[in-house]
Amino acid sequence: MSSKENAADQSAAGPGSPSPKAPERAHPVTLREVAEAAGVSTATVSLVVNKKKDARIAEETRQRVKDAIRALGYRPNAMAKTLVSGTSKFIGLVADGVATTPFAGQIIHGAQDEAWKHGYALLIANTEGNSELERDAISMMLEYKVRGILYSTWFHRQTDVPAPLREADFVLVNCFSSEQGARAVVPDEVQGGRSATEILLAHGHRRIAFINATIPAPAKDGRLQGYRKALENAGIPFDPDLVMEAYPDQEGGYLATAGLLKRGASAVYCYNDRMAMGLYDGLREQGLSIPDDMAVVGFDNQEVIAAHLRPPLSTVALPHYELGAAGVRMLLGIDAAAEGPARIHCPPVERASVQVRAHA
Amino acid sequence: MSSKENAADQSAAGPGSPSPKAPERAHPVTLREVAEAAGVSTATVSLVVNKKKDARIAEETRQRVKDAIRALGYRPNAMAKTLVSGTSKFIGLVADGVATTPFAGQIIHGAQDEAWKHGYALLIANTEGNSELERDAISMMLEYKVRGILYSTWFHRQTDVPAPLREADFVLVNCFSSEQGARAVVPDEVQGGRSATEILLAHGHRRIAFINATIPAPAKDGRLQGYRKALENAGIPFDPDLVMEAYPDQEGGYLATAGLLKRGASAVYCYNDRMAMGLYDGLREQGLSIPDDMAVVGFDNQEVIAAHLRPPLSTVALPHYELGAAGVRMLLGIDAAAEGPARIHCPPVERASVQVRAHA
DNA sequence: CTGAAAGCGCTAACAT
DNA sequence: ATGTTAGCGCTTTCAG
Repeated sequence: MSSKENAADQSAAGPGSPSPKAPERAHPVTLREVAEAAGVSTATVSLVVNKKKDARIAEETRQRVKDAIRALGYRPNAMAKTLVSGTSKFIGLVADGVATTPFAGQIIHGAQDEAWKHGYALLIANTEGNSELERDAISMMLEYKVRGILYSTWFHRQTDVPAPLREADFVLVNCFSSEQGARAVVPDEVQGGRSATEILLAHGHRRIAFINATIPAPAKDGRLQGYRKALENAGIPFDPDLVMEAYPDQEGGYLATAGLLKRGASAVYCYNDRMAMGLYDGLREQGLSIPDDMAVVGFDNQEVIAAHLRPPLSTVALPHYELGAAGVRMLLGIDAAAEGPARIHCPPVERASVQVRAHA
Repeated sequence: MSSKENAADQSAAGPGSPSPKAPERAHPVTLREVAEAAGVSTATVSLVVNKKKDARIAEETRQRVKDAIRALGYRPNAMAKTLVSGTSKFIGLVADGVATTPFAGQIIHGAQDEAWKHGYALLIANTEGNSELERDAISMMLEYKVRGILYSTWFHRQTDVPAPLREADFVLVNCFSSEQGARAVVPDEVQGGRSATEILLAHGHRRIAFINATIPAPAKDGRLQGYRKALENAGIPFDPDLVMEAYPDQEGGYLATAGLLKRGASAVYCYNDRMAMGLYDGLREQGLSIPDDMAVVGFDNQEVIAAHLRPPLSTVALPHYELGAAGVRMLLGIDAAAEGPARIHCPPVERASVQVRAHA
């Protein structure tokens, strides 16, 4: 018929032919068809399908309906259901970078698990920071009548709430806003910084250096603050000379080696694991051993790095999974929102880069 | 009234009070309301909203409708639209591990971008390999009338097609099945292995070791096959003694050092980057330098590792992003499905772990 | 060029 | 204990 030949004989082929790649979609069975097959009304089928407790259906009828459902391979149409109820079982997740960082995926993962637990499905959109994409994504979610939207960023930072987001119930994840009533969950950087430092303190170190990041961020301030708190709790005076700064990656850590060694510290807490990885190289180059010559802790618990350096790196985990999960809980009102962002605990992870020593 | 006091005054507060955390959801404006506001019928509004080309609407009317839409803040209800059309603008992505591997997220990312490009949104479900969860996830997607489902695994492997998946249009991503007509996209391991080896060949190496994985997988076979092909093309006889096996992580690579050095190779191609990372440590311990004493290439292009080792590691990238994107294209019929899985190119990435040498 | 009306598949009163 | 019926918000003939 048409000018396209190759498609023709495929569809013309008999029902028995398992043609290589043709997906054969079929009949969407409806409630009514099930009702007819079972010889009951649609209302009855609906009651059976939804297992309504208060509805009394004769066991015999129920069975007949169930059989019909199975026989026809009925699937409820969630769209129709949603149309009636007005709100879907979707939670939207708008992320500015699924790609950018290896653990950004954990936010999705946590959100997905938690959402699922409460009967919700996750609708995701990656905006790569493009604000036009962002508006479109939010619009789409609004049109699908999502229960709410999680707006997440790949690194902890302050953000503006995009206007259309306000039309939905939303929670900021891994970011926060100065805006009135914007609920948010973020990692507890201060506690994390304290925990990192305390790992070192617990092993008897007193002269602990901190290589902070050069670039401004809530993490930079929070982790330093945590470091100071830990020292304070331990009765050790803060020595500004022990705080250095470096670009927060392997190269930065490597380059910080010389400066660190000048300061005569016995232990160092690095802003992140990547920095620690670079520092490992630097120390090794000097013939120094970890943890004997220098105990090291990182931050982030970036699995591929931290767990597999030689020796494995003690660090503090960024709770991305928990951020996603907590975001969902807050959205659904399971976790109450407090004043200001909820701070999620960053659990310390001890590994061999810090060793037991005689306590001071 | 109730025993709970704290919730009471919030809801009782006047409309003007910006209470800290109360999300105030409001009016779902409908098509009809817009129609009434604009003094036209719902049909007209529908035509305007959907920019139907063939419908002639007086410019004046169109404007009136648009104004009403803006004034009321109208959002189309995608559920209702879907109900009418029968199929949604969703593509489902079922993954067995968003969490497990740092780059699994890239599949999501690629799928999301490509889906979006064609007007589809991604609905994701993480099953963590749990087959009950998997069934539920697929059911849910079916109920939401997804356009199709991408079924993906976090490492390249053979898989069984879960029964309910067959009810949908589906494509396997990063996995494949022996089943008739199951479309699939997988990485081209053979080409990847060849490219990895060719990087070394191009730099004049003739005696190239390959540390393969101990655990069976398509990657294990394919990468070896690629290695052999590359040698063959270069006219170098295959020497089985140069092929070793180790557990594919840092520890495995480290432990393989001694065996490697015994073999007198000038270059080594590791099954993956993690292994290469361990090997770096082993070589360094022997006081050997990369690439002068030993040129190294890895596989996977695991960013946090490969780009930041000292020296940066040459490797071959696993095209996860492309896998996701290609999966979507195949699902939508944009890329035709061939016989057998589509193989996606694994691009080589050259870094300093291989250096220019005099050609043989 | 625009309005009226019939559903899409389902749920939820309200009848029986 | 089950059937009837009226929509949910939208698209789409079919009339005017």
